[in-house]
Amino acid sequence: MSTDIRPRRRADAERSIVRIVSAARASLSEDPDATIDAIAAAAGVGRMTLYGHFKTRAELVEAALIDALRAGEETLSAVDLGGDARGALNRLLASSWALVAESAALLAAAQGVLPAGRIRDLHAGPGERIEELVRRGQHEGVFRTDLPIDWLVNVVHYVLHGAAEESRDGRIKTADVADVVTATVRSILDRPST
Amino acid sequence: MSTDIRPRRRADAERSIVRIVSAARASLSEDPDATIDAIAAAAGVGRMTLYGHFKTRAELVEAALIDALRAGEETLSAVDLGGDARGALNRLLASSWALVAESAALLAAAQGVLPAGRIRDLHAGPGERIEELVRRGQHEGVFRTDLPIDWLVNVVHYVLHGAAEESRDGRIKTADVADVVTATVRSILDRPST
DNA sequence: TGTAACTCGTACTTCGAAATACGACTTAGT
DNA sequence: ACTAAGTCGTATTTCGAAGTACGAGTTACA
Repeated sequence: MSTDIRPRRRADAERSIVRIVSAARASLSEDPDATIDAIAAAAGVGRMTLYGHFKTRAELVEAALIDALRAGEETLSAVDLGGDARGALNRLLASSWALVAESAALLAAAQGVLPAGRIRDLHAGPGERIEELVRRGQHEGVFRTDLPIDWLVNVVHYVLHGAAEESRDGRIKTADVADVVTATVRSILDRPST
Repeated sequence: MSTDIRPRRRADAERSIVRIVSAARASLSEDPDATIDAIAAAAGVGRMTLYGHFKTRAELVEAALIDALRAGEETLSAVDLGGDARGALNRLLASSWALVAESAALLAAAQGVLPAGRIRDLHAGPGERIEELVRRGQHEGVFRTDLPIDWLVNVVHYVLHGAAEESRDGRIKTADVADVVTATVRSILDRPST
């Protein structure tokens, strides 16, 4: 599943690919319209080398996005989700918002060149993590059940993205973001008392 | 403030401008990348006529956005904001989400060609309307005061946009959107019981 | 150490859409 | 009815960035 059945790649090629992908991730996270030339330069690699591995810009963007998601997955899998659902959620959000903020521009780039469905598919991982947590909270009786679970999961994403934007534009101090996000999301998910 | 001090325009020119702007609004709301040719065609006007009134694409997009916001403002100003803040909010949201959904693509187009600050300025109107309402709710003691008001206002926007997207992609039935949005926003704004 | 894989420069083509130029025709408004 | 303002077609230019072609040099690795 994760191993390519391709003809075989030389070690230096692997190295180039890694450098390119990570340069692409960095560049596109800065500027979603970063040019291929710029990315190649940032990777310290000739443009033609890049084209040797990624025939098209879309392919490159996709690889960068996948890499970012993989890294995010890695970070999030280190978060302790034990204990009650609310606490777990808080810890998860604290780690999540920074990831979202980091890759917001990259995501924008992807939205420009990849079909919406593809992007959604790639986000399946992070989505499931939250969905599972929401379900758990519902079973514990602390989270609401009066709205579709898909909406609950997605609205958390929207809030995270919003917070990332506010933070980027300096309307929320970085130190406050986590608190604001958790307070907001908690209000959304908590079982309404009324 | 709203009347141009320009040299003077002929009646047919005014008419052309109106047709162009409204065609631009419609076209860009369908496809944020709509070409100038397409817009001119949709307006039933020659491309050169369009260029006669809008020197650049950005100018045209801005005019379309302003027009959409003006129309929205008009719709929203018809909403009765009397009574308690919660009820007023519900009515406001019910009208708002459809407007947001309608012009989501247009907004995307604007984000591509206009500076972020400019877009934010143009949105001042709708923002104030909600802000005022939130303040009122705070005075009535029903809305929370533990988060910055700017965030509360903006997060409502993010939720509206999210709902519009969910609706567009068919993940929420149109009939349900208003309920989902109001329930969600209400949870966000209500004074937390804990 | 031989060779296939890889690197990478330079120069070129492609492409779509924005913007300009020019000029003939038509219409509004006094 | 006169004239400036407005319409609009066609043709051309501009532009940036994506992608292609070719080929010489370099490196991994069996």
